[in-house]
Amino acid sequence: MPTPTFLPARPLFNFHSVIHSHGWYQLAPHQWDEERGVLTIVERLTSGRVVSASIRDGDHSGVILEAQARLGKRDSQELAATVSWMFALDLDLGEFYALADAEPRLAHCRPKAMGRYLRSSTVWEDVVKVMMTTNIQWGGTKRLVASLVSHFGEPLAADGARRAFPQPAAVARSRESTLRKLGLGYRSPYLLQLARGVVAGKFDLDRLKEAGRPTDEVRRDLLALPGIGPYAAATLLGILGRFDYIGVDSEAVRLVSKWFYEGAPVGEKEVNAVFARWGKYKSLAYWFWDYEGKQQTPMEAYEARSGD
DNA sequence: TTCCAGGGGTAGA
DNA sequence: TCTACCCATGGA
Repeated sequence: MPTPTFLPARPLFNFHSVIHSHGWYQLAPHQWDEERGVLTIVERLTSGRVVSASIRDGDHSGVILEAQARLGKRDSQELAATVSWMFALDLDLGEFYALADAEPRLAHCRPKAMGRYLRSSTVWEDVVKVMMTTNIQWGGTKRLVASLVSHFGEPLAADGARRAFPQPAAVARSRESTLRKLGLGYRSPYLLQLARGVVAGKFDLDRLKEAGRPTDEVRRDLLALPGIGPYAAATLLGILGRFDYIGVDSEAVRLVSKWFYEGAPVGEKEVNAVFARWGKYKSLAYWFWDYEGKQQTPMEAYEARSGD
């Protein structure tokens, strides 16, 4: 069997915090085993090989990656680089923690090393998944993503029932009517345009990962994608490690109204005003804020309620 | 049945 | 730049 590989993270790091940073660990093709603390992924490598791998905590200093099949050197290196990206192992949040230490509602961030969002292996996958969170409940997002994976994903050789996330080309070859049958509704033409644009080279999603570019430039590129508006662009910026914009959705409005405006109706402007002082860490402050004063983020509160 | 969801695109002002 | 309106589907 393949040897487990340790992938070091820039301190501070907490495996559990990355997994539970947002809902991605619940979306296909990932499988999360809470008891064992193991995330199982299915990846389609550039060699064309579809592989499964498990990822677990590396003693709060990184992750332990184990492919479930023997891989060549090139495939192994690609898989390691992919997992490093997914867990944002290189992200430095020291400046954010220094600010958070002085704010009681964010003081839990440093001890739990919160701030890294679990990423997908490709920006394409993250863009599609964020698109599937728009104007739909979370249960619907899980259903749509699972449908896309089972319908368009390439199967694992060892287990045909498990598939990788679809390649852009596989979706691009599809039709709008097919996507509608999968339940995507009015998102169908957006996804089709996105996939075809990626295949045609009109949208260069990998360029969004480049760290040197100004955030507003990356944001403009995101907003130019079909089906990606202010909420989705802000969410994707956070996933990319840029925290200047808050993805204002119905949940953000609900939280800010309840905890900062005594239940009065609020909009995007008010949500941004509340967290304006956090500057380039605005969306981290919003997302990891301990609204109820129970040392608990909204995500943790949600998971406690839903039993996840 | 009605409302709305981890909104986006478009037209018109 | 801001607002009104439409968009599919399923859950509450």
